[in-house]
Amino acid sequence: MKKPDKRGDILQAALELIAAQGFHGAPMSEIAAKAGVAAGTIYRYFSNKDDLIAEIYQTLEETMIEAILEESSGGRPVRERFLALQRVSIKYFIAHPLHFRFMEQFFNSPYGDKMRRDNLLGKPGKNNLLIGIFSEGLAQRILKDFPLPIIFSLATGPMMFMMRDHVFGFITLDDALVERTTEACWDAIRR
Amino acid sequence: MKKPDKRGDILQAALELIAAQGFHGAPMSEIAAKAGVAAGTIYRYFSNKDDLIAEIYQTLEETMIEAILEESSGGRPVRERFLALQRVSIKYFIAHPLHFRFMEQFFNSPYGDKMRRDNLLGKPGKNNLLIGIFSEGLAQRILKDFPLPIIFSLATGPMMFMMRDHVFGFITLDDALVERTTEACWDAIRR
DNA sequence: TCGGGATGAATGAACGTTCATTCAAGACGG
DNA sequence: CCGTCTTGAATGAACGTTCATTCATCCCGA
Repeated sequence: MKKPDKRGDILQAALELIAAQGFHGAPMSEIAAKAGVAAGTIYRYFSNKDDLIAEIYQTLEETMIEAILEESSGGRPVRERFLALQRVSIKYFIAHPLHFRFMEQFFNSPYGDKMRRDNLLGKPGKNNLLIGIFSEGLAQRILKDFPLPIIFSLATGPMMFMMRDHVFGFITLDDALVERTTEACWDAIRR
Repeated sequence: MKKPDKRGDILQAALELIAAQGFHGAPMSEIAAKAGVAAGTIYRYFSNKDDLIAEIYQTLEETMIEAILEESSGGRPVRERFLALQRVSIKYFIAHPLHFRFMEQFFNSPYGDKMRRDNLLGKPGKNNLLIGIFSEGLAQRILKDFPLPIIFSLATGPMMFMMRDHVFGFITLDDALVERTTEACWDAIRR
């Protein structure tokens, strides 16, 4: 009758608790309770809490990349590709606020710090797309002559802040607003 | 010979530990050790850890506002006032990376969440300056017609991201770069 | 000698993690 | 087809650790 996907239940419960309360508002005991499982059962599927968290992250990253990649049209101009990617990213997060909150928590934690350092060495994921677009824009002198991380900050920083305001209900990002803010970010980086 | 300012020592030790390791890498016992004080002594000056943290926040906020307010030239054009304020904010954080790291931790925690909600009701601090400038820019139709929180995100988001990259050593923000990134933010919000 | 500041061992709560035990469901021999 | 054995997922009480916080005691200047 039911599908006893305990592993999935645990992942989902942990995601929801962490997104809502942060890593420290999500003790294993509560995750277990929310998943309808005993505390010890979690360790049948994950070797420890860090492992559980890392697995959530990887799952989300894959899902996001998949959702965003579809929108990645190849040969179009840099501007259009940037706008499309930015737009679809924002819309993904609006549609999946839990994912956004989790990612936010994740990147503002020791986990995220380590990941940042790793990414320096260049084995990134979704960022590859943006980096590719930016590199091309830089080469074509369409973008301001900034180091990549700065272009990245100019484009991504506002998005994260706006998403947070949206998730917390301080603003409401409708389609029109998404479009206009995306273009505002383009104004910041375009030459 | 020395000044036995235990209270100040405790605040400073806590600031340094929290900035470097986060709230959870800063147990009271270590704060006490670093301040050259016994664990129990902290409770003579602060009623609990939350109180200690809140006090650090308030101290930093006051210090920052004071440092930034000096730069607040009154009657100049909106653009110049924005650039000056942004510039001086970035430079303040570059000069005080501990303050930046603490603020970052603070705002990405339950403490910061509560503060955000409070700020909605409008008893803010340094933000007042920015809000004043933005309101004026909006009224004069110099800025794009966005809700205030979005203008805020467009201006502040990149700064925070860049500061983090700078503090972590991924980029180096020299004067020239600060100037140019500040203008890039202006491009994002100006009409 | 007196009194408040300082001490740090003690306390108890909150966690992550472990492990002895349970038990439903398949395997198997007769 | 039945009864018994085996398996391993699931359980949750218990453990060890980490902390914030307390308080009996000590220290020291006046």
